[in-house]
Amino acid sequence: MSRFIEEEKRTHYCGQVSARDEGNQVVLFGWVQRRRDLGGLIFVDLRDREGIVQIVFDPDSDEALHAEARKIRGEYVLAVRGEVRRRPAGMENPHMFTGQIEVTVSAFEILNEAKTLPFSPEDEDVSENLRLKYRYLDLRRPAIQKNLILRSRLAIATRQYFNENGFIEVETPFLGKSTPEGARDYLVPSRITKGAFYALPQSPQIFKQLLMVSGFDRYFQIVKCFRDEDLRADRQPEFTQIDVEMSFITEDDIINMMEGLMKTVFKTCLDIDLLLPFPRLKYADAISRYGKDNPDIRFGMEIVDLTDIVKNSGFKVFSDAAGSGGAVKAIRAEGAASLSRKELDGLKDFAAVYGAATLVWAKVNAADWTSPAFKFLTPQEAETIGLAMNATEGDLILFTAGTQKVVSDVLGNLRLHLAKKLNLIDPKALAFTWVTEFPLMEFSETEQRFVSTHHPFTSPFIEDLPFLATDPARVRARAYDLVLNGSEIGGGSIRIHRRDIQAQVFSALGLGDEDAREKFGFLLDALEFGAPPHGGLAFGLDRLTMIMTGADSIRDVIAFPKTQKAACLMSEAPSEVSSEQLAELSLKIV
RNA sequence: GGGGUCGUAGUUAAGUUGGUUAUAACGCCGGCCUGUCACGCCGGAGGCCGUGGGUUCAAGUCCCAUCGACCCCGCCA
Repeated sequence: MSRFIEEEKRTHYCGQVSARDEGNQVVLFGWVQRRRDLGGLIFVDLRDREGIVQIVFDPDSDEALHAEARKIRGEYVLAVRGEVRRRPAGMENPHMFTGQIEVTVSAFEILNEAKTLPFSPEDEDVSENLRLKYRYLDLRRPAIQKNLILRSRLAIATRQYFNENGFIEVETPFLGKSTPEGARDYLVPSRITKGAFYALPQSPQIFKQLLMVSGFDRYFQIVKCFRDEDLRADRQPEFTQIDVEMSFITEDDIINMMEGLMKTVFKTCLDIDLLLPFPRLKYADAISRYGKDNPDIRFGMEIVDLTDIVKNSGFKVFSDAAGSGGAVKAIRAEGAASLSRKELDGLKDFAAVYGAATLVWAKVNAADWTSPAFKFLTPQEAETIGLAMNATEGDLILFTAGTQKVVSDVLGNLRLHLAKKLNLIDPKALAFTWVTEFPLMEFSETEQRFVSTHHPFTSPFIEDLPFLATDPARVRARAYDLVLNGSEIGGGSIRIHRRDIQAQVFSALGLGDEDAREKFGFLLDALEFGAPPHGGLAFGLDRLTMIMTGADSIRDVIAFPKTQKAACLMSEAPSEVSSEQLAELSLKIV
């Protein structure tokens, strides 16, 4: 047993020793970041989660101690007692927080040795493969520790805020019932009921509504959710939501409460003062101006609709699209006429990914355009377009034509792509916007039926109810997303609290009475036992943390994330299980 | 399911039109060194070139397949 651990208590974290401690004895625990053995003096940079301090072993003061210190190697775990000393004049290190001082060691113990690590916590360019395999070493890196520490503070500030506002944190089950709508479920086989499965929750949606029926009035939970879909840089199969629900409220009540949360956590975690209220944008405007329901409004370059101008044009690509219910739209990149032919081809390839059959470019000159399309347009058409685009010499205009959806997708993504390429985005900006009045449902080509835009419990606008049976696409939902810098960080809605309206919505979704009964019977029952008007919202904690830390990948804000194939390279999950385990669950691998 | 980028000492990379013993830096090991902080100097060890197959007199290099990581499309109520 270590004498140090038994007899000594840590007095400081390494990163927190300062000139104020000069002359004092300190006890430190930490890892060896680096050693510099000068033959006589030995310097060691000792690291813990709060930072690094230089410790010194001097052969003149204690020869035996110094001899022992020669055994020290990288990433050894040390316990150290010593005196804080101001460094000799000229020996200060201005690049270190603790660079004014050092600790001269009077006693120490090697608590554990370490083999040479696959990579050092100091390394910045390590393949992600390796980082994920040795995640516990990756997590020694200050940059990742900083992210997880901020995440912790964010969660704590959130709990504090909701507590102060009368919310009650309730845990809901992970072993639930599979539902037909939405993402693919992660399934858990039941041992007791052969052939039956639990589903891990995609969100605690129904449970939180039931808590409103129970009268909890204000609920929140910081909770894991599970969706068995393909991964992206900002998507993991298990992720964390800040889940909220309130009774007897309107959209504005929820929006105000959530804006308050944002203001609080940005102040607490980053000391940033947000301006309230956040702007609001109707879904239809978000699509028409930015091509996306999660618009990045940190920069302009809004989409301009040219359909009316070109519907009778001699340029077939434009007039055909305009004449067949599609659209012709464009964006203008200021001063981007200098892009090379190769770069323009690159933009075409980029646009093709989103279904663009055509991407027409035009470089604006003083009197005309340099453009493959210029000869197909009359001078008046070009001039009218130029006016509509507010074009000036040196600008680049990018047109696309096609269905409404493709045109929005293409220009919406091109707009983001160009903004990054042309450095139009202020990295410090925090552009919040609410997006409201989503369509309640959209027609799914793959399923050949209407599916919920958010989820089937979202309340329609009461005045749109008549269209539910006749023209479902026209029904607006009382839903709202919170978008920050082009990332959907939260979404919610006022819920349906009336049994009859819920039945109408299920019906419009093609969910028959019997199906609805079987899948959501308990919710339908609950709506008949005095369900209050209620609504709520859920934030993506991971995405919010990403933005607050500036992380490029969601994996950098999750302690033990999965790879794109949803595997854990460290623990090697998922893995095969024994035939005994399978037999117990009545499962067979086919 | 589809498109793209990548895989060479412990790590990060270089490796020409296919051609002798596969380079470098950092790290590691040993020696020297009493004010370093990316310490310095000297010496040394370290390779399944992701894996399998093919073409060839000859493959890190060319071809095919496969595995893995990342980015994107589809998917993600």
